[in-house]
This record gives sequence, C-alpha cells and structure tokens, in this order.
Amino acid sequence: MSSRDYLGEFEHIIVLALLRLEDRAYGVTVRQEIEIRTKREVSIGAVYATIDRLESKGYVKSHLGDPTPERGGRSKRFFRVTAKGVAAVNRTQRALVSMTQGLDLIRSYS
Amino acid sequence: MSSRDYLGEFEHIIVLALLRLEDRAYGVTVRQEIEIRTKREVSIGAVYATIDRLESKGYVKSHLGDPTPERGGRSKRFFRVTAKGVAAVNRTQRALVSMTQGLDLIRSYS
DNA sequence: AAAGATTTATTCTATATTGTATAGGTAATG
DNA sequence: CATTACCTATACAATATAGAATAAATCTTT
Repeated sequence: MSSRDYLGEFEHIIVLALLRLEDRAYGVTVRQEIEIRTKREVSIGAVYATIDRLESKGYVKSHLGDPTPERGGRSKRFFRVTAKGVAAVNRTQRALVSMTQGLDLIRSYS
Repeated sequence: MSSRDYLGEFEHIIVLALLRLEDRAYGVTVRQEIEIRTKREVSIGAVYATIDRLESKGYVKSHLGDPTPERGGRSKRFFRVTAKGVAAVNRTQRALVSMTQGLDLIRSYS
C-alpha cells in the first residue's frame, strides 16, 4: 500500500459527503452538503474534478439517472462510494485517529 | 477565511505529530512518530518540505538546538506549533467531524 | 592532532498528485 | 428560443513525495 492510498483533504470531505447522501448524491447535492455542514464554500468544478479523480482510482462509481419533470431537469450523474473507497476512508481516518489519540484538541474528536 | 486555511492531509498528520512530540519534535522524531503510529512510510524529505510550508504559513516555528555529544550529533532544528497552527488543526478536524457525524465508519471516530 | 570514515541531521531539487476556479457546453421545460 | 439545472473541459496553484546532495558532529587511525 503506497502513501497515495490515503485520501487527500478534499477527497476525504467529498467521500464523506457521498456516504451521507447515499442514493441522493450528485454534483449539486454534494456541494450543498459540504457547504451546509462545514460552512466552507465549494466551487462546483472542484467537486466534479475531485470526484472524477476518485472514480478513476476506483473509489467511486457513477451512473446516469433519468431526467426529472422540472424545468432544467436533465438527468443527473449519481455517485456512490465503492468498497475500495470505504476502505480508503477508513484507512485515512484510522491514521488521523491514531495521531490524535491522547491530544486534547476539539472534544468531539476522540 | 479561504479554503486554503484547511490543512492538507499530510500537513494535518505532521501538525499532530508535532503536538504529540512537544519539545522533542525535530525531523527524525517527527518521521518516527508518524511511521510508528500510522505504519505509513514517510520520506524525510517530505517531512521537511511540509514543515517548511507550514512554517511559511505561520503554523509552525522552529529554532536550532545545541549539538549533542554523540557521534553525528549535529544540532537539531526543533519545531513547535503556533497558536495559529492549533487553530488550523481545529478548523480542519471540526470540518471532518461535522462531515462524519452519524456515519458508522471506524468506531473510534465519533 | 589531522585525515578520513561514519553518523545524524538538514537542504535542495525535481516531479507527481491534489485542490480550485472559471468558462463553456448539454439536456431538460416553459 | 429563453431559462434552468446540471455537467465537462481546462488551466493553474498548492500540496505531496522521493532521492541526492550537503553539513556538522564524533570516532579511528596514524
């Protein structure tokens, strides 16, 4: 396993967003989820570029949905995290947790 | 606050290592601490390059120690995290925590 | 005590990967 | 055909990473 098997900072955030959103994850909702939960501004291009990279690593799969009957309701590209992707988040989080153990930073991080 | 106020993945790990090591933090121990706790192989060049970047952002300060009376005991460059650096880790961790809330990944991450 | 070998440590340099924004394109409906 | 929601392309900046080169000590040997 190479060092590069750890998720980058933004990749990490994106994967977590996908996991939370489950079957509702597509470009717009991913961006929203991140902005709402972290207050961080995210450009839509950054979201897609990052997801594309995750997909090319096999951490994410995508499929095209059906168009929806609303103005501009073109079909969405839905994303889901693969088992390999879940393994990568776990690996990344495990490393952080092990480095954090015993430090008193913010409470919610055990 | 710009997006870039979040620590990168490896920057994050490095800062945590510095915090753990307190006044014993210098190149070699930082590398060791990370390798031991995360089982991740780290090149020494990566450590210094990253710390330099953190220093230029004001997240870390360094000072030169005295030589020690052992073979090859040239003086070490010791590092410590600044208040600004602590704020940055907290910001970074807070974002991750908020994205992780409610997901069941690894247990130790609350 | 000086030269060279050895050890611990840091710096330099080069490259790959990740992060980020913007502009432009596509497929729906009104 | 105007508008809306969504996606793609592209370019550039920042971060990650390795490896070789350099530096500053001590040790060994003569």
